[in-house]
Amino acid sequence: MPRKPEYDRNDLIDRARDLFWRRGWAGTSLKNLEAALQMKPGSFYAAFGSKDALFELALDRYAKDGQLRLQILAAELGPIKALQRFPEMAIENDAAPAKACMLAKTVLELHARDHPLASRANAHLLKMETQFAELFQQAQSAGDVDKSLDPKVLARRYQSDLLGLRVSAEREGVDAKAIATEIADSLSLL
Amino acid sequence: MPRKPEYDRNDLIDRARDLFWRRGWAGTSLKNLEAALQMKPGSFYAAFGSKDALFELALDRYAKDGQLRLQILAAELGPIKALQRFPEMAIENDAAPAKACMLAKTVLELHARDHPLASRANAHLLKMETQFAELFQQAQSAGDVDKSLDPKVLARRYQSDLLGLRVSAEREGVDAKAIATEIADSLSLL
DNA sequence: TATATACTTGAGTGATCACTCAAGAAAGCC
DNA sequence: GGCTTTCTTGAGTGATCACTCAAGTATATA
Repeated sequence: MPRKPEYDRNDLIDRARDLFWRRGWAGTSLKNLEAALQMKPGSFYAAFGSKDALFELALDRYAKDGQLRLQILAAELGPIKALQRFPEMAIENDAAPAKACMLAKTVLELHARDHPLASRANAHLLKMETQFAELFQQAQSAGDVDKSLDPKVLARRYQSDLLGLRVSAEREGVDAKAIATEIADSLSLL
Repeated sequence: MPRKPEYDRNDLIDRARDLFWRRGWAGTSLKNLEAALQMKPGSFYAAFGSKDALFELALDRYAKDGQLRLQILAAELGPIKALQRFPEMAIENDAAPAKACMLAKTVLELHARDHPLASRANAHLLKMETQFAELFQQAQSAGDVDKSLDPKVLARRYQSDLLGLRVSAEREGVDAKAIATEIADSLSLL
């Protein structure tokens, strides 16, 4: 009996993610979203409920995509080479709406307001860190990383380096690719 | 003939800096500023002209303070020990309004809007990087760093690591001090 | 074809945004 | 004490914020 929506919900979330990623939470107004999603306010609120609800969907998708990308990379190259390639991949995509990590941007913007989206972003970052630790552990098993090192410690530092790289990549006049190479090379010495 | 202002302009800029540093540009409303500075709108605009003008003053002060702190540290400890101590110092101050760097937060928030304050923050970051490079060079002269290494390359990586550390320190559940120690220790191997 | 069930539209909600300005209060100089 | 000059006050500006809702439209079932 019902009428079908004219939009592709998946596509809308992608476009919202790009907008939020680039402009941040406060920097993205409903006017911006209406323009990017080609939706009038009524349809928007019928479909997503609120700006925050859509931001949450976008954030979750961003995190899921990142995890998937790393998984695929690990399947293709093995753990250590995946970890080495990942930083460069994160900053070389010119089509991406921003170089910096959307999770980090969200934490930095919303942590001071005690906004639930900040802790959600942080949870996603923690999950990423766990994934890094697993890859470091696998790299140890493969003999590519010294077995006396703690994979969790390595992952914590790797995550921090990655976040720093992606902040640097957002700046003007910084050769971020060189930093990415240095991070990758330093993993060969473990 | 004139009447003197009731406020200490220096103190007001400090308080504004703390507020902007913690809550960001969009996250700090004029209501927030009026409350923190104990000023009515009229006095505020007579004294500072606009929210952006005050943000600029706050940003410049933040950058100047950081440079001064590093200078003092270098005078006290020498170049290499100053570079080793600086990361820990940046995150251990519990009285600071935030762990993350205000310059980085400003770039991340305002770069997508092409806001002049973003490039100003970036310029401050570049100046910091230059200061790091000078210290690395001095450390080379003192024999604490391998002379075959390029101080500018070292400074670029150090800056990136520092930014990553301070993003990590803003997160919940991350042992940032451990990362700071790792960064300091890695400088001993140069 | 008639009806039920969504979806779409867009003017309009109160709240908050950065900011203005006229009026009043206080201090230094004559 | 009178005058000038600046500072302080706070109600008020239009613009924009996230969001609502009643009316209109399209579609699948009966």
